[in-house]
Amino acid sequence: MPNVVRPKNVIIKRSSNPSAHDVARLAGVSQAAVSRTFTPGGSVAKATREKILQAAHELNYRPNLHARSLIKGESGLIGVVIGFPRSFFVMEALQALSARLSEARKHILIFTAERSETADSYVEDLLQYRVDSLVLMGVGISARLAEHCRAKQVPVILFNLRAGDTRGFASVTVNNREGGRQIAEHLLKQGYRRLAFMGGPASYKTTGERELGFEEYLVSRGATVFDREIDSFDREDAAQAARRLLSRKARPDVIFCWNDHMAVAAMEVARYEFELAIGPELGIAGFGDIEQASWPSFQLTSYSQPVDAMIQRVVSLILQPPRAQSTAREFIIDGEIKRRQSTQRIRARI
Amino acid sequence: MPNVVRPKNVIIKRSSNPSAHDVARLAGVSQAAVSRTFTPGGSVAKATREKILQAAHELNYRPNLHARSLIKGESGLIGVVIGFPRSFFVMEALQALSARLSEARKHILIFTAERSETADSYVEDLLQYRVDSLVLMGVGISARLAEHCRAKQVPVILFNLRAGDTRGFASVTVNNREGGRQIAEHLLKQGYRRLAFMGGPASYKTTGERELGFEEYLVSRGATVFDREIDSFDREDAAQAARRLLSRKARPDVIFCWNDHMAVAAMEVARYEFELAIGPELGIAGFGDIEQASWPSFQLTSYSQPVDAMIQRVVSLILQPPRAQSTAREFIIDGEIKRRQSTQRIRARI
DNA sequence: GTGAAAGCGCTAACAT
DNA sequence: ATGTTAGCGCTTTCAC
Repeated sequence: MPNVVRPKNVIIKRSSNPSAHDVARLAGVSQAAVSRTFTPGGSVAKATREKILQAAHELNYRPNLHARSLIKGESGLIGVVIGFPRSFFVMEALQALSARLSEARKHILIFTAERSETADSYVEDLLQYRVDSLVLMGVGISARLAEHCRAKQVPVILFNLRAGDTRGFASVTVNNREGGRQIAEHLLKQGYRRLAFMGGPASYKTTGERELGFEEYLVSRGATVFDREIDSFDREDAAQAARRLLSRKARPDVIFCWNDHMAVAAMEVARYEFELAIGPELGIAGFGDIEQASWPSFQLTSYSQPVDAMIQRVVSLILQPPRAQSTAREFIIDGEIKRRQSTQRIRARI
Repeated sequence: MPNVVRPKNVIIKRSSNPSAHDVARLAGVSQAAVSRTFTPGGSVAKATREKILQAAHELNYRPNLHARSLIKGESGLIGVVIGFPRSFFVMEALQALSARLSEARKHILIFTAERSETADSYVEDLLQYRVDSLVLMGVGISARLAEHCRAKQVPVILFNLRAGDTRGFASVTVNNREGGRQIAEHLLKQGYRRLAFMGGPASYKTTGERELGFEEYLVSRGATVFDREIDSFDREDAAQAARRLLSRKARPDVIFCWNDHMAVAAMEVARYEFELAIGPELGIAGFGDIEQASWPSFQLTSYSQPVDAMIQRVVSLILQPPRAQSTAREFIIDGEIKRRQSTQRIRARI
């Protein structure tokens, strides 16, 4: 016996979650009319629309997006996995992404993956929610899962990190190589001669790029990388590495760090433990230009990561029609070198 | 004519999103069996379960959670609105929340609300996704929306901020009052006598609590708040306020700042613009004990916000059965004072 | 412009 | 233990 009146809807529910049916009954129209009213571009007469909106307001009605997703085949959800949740840059990126996406009525389903190099288990969950796109910030995924994403036609966007099997995925990164190059150029110009590099984990491709640009430039000027330390992001590891570098008989006169967090740690070791004047006695350069880099306490030379420009790219990738996503694309965004006192070799600061 | 064979399913789709039907056909069982296989506690014979899992794996099948939400009336989604996305504390909280919730197979739908004092428009969207709970970090919502949440039985949890109409909502905050009190006590013990307060926006209740505890203690010892400045969170505003405080003929000998970000800004102004020795010549205390507080450059005395304990409370509120949520509850978590050199009045540092 | 009806992918009650 | 069936709340033809 189809088309029975559903008994639980005989009484209009005032609290909890009213459905389009409830609104329809209150407004004296069909449920389809309600749907049209809440669908952009749905054709409803002005008068009925008014009635419906009135009823909807009275009941506190809001369309259930899960139901909509079921039909439309798209959820409006963007999956985001964050690899380094404690990094300032990532927070800024998330903030920018959230702002831009909510304008487009897309929403972020988020995971933070503390220190794990692959986001697999999170991505599995995200796929269950049928995310329209997947943004991986500073993490990679396994080859198996990458395959799934391709099969399910979920566009994947890699943000500031390429690792593992990335065929067919779009990526947005800062120009790591050029950044490394410009830092090297600046340091040589400042008169530094014993240039050390302190790097992040070797497994990340961006590490290589940053160091590569740095080294390439040095070599092109007949110089070399004077010393090199560690593969880690950790603040404490960076401090330890700085201690080692500065304890050796042959000490570098400047250290280029993989990121600003490490640079700040190194700077503090140099300043408070070795009592070196930062700039004249030991130069320090970082990468990323986080907020603290410009603080008076640090005045850290760095290469900026233009968050807004990068996120804008990400968003345009998300919003463009899926068809156009099929070709792999890499977007490399130029930052800008920020020359500050931490690499001012001539005059002491203060 | 009900029960027609859906033509589009005649051919089993290999890519895209297979449904339980597709799996059922491949495994030669009913669609319900597939559902049971993926439902914890569903009764399926071992043999059939095997067949089904095999087929599911072959098709890359994963249940569609939107469909499940429709029926179950709960989405597994937790809405989170973040008021101060750039704050270190909030990042840590988000990280902890994400970790704990994903263990419980709950997922975070997130918004960051830059500087807006109310999260209304974001919450509207979140309600459309039928979030099971709503966590507001450092933002409030309008009375109207608060009413909606109550009507829709969406539990709201206020994290570290109570503002507006919060009746019936749970809240988890650090013990702001006690923190203010302990800071005051410590400063008096250190011998400071002209104690100034630099505050956050007046509209937030936590501001009041922090200052209240501070003032109460001073009064109880026959002292008073020597000076007071601004209502803002902004780093630049804090720096300006510090400049004003330190430029007056009667200058405070210690400044208690509403949070560590402001404290660091004030400290840098004092140190680099007024060339004051931090501690002996001017004490600085903050609130929150962010990572930078313990850095050698700052050594900032602060009252810690125990992120993990706070988030644990939030999570237990989220996971406990909705029925128990009806009574309003406030959870006030004690932090711990961290005494550092920035309020060491006797010996100069370095 | 509007309503009736089908169905998105799933769960749950019921039958067997 | 398994299949049948009726929806969850919505969008979308298709008539009128």
